[in-house]
Amino acid sequence: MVNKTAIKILTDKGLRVTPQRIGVLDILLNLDNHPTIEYITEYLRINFPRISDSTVYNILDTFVKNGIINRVKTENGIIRFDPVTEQHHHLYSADSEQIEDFFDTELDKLLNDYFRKKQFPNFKIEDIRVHIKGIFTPA
Amino acid sequence: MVNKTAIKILTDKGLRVTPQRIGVLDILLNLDNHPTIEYITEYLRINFPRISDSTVYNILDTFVKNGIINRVKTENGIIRFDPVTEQHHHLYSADSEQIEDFFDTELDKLLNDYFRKKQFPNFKIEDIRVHIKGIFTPA
DNA sequence: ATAATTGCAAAAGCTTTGCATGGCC
DNA sequence: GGCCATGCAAAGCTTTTGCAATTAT
Repeated sequence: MVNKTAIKILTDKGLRVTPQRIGVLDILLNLDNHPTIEYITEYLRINFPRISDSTVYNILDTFVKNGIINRVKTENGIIRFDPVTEQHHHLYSADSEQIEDFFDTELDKLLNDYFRKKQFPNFKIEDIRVHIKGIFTPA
Repeated sequence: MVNKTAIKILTDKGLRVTPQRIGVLDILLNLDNHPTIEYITEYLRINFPRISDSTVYNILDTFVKNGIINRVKTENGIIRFDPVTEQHHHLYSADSEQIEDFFDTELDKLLNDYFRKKQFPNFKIEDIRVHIKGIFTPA
C-alpha cells in the first residue's frame, strides 16, 4: 500500500493529511520521474475529478517548502518536480524533454574533494550537481 | 564601439542586422550576466521606446537557435539568457536570483576523464555542466 | 472548535500568433 | 523588389489571488 508511505511522509513533516495531498504524493512516488504540474493534475483528476488547479499548485509548493520534493532545473521555463531528495545528478536529453536520475557516490566524492581544495573566495558551497546533456540511445 | 562586435556576430551568422538586434546584443554583452526577458526589454526601451514584446521574444529565440546565446537552467520557471557560449559552469545563489559564471579547465578535464572511463550504456554525452548552489558572501 | 485546506472564479502574467507596415539586403 | 523583421492587438496559456465552504486535528 503506497498510501501508508505518503501518509507517513506527511505526518513526519507535521503536515495535515488530506486525500489530495496523498494523491499528489502517490503520483510523484509511483509514476513518471520528473513530472510537470500538467501531468500531475491530469493523473489526479482520475481519482479527484473536482480538484482545482490552485490546490495542485498549493500542494506542490508546500511539498517543496517542506523538502519532500525539489524543483528540477530546466531551460525552457517548464517546471518539473523531483521526488528524489537524496544527492543525485541528472541526464538531460538534448532532443526531448526526458530527464533521468543518476546516482554516483564516487563522482560525489571526487567533486567534494576537488572543491574542498579549490574554494571560492566569496561563495559558500552547499550543493554540487552535475547536469549532463546528451542523446538517449535505444538499448 | 560595441556595435561593431554586435554587427560582426550577426553578419557572421548570416543574420540580418537590425537596430533592435544590435540593441539586444549590446545589452547581453555589456550588462547583467544572466538577464531575464523582462530585464532586457526594460533596458531596450531606453533606446527603442516602441519595441514590441514579441520582437524581443523573436530576437532572443533567433539568437538561441543560432548559438549566439544559451538559455540558462533555472528551477523557478523564469527564463534567463547567457551570452557566454564557451564551456563554463554556474554558481547559483540559494537565497537570491544571482547566478555567476565560473570557468575551470582543470575541472572540465577531471570530468571528461571520469566520464570517458565511466560511460553510460544508453546515453551519449554531449556536454557536462556543474551547478553549484550556495551562499554568496560579502567580499 | 478552530485553523488550515480546498474549490471556484476572477485577475494577473507571460508567451504566442496573425497580420499589416516598414526596413534590410 | 522581394523577403524578412518589426509592431500592434488579440488570443492562449500558466500561475496567482481572494474568498466562502469544507475538512483535519
